[in-house]
Amino acid sequence: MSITSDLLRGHTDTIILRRLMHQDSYGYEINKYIQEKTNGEYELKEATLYSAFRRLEEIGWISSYWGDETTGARRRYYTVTSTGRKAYEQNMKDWEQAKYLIDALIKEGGE
Amino acid sequence: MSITSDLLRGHTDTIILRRLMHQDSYGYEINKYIQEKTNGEYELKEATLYSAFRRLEEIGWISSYWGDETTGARRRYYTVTSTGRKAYEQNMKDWEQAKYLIDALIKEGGE
DNA sequence: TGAATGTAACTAGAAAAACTAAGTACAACG
DNA sequence: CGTTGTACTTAGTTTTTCTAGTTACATTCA
Repeated sequence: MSITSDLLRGHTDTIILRRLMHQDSYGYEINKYIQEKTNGEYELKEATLYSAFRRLEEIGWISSYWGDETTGARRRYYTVTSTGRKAYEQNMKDWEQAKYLIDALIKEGGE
Repeated sequence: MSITSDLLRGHTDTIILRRLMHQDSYGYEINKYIQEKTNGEYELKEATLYSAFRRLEEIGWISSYWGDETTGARRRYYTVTSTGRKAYEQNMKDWEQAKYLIDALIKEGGE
């Protein structure tokens, strides 16, 4: 992993929500997805991912069900709830604002 | 504070370094600067700021000295070291990459 | 005069998120 | 039948930020 996780911290929930808005999914798949999408530059540690699932389910942004795999390892699928969808939209707005603020605070120029 | 600190987390050090690259400064001033620059949208809590100073001084990115105020509250000034300068440049690169990665992971479009 | 406000730094202890470092279980493949 | 891949889980730790204070001096103004 080349990019420090501190920079991605705070985005874990949004990343998960986004993926679940595309389709119901499960931990292992989401993890692989992130690695592929970022060409291995970033990966969520399993423990991080699964504890995020637990947190998000507790606050009602996602819900889960066991898949009906007849073969292979069992999978716990997650769905995003309507509350979760709203949270995603809000997080996106916050992110746009954060990008702007961070740029203002860390870039050259400006007294 | 309107923006969640989780999104700014990880940028505290860079914000401080940037400010010190402009001029030697001290905690209170940096705090006020951030509030003004962001129109009150964001503020570093004092404890956060001072513990960041301690951390950065420990790893040698900044160093400090007492100001020679003859009146008013004493000030501890901080300077950025050459190591700190390099760290700032690296952090900026990481941030540019992080922006790109985060956008790729949380935005619509893309399977 | 003395109460409030502003400047300035500091601390102890708690919380949250992510981490390390495991373990369990099943399937496939050579 | 040993290794690799899929898939989930947990215990305990680290790091950063937070809450909630304290101390100290200066100025303002009622």
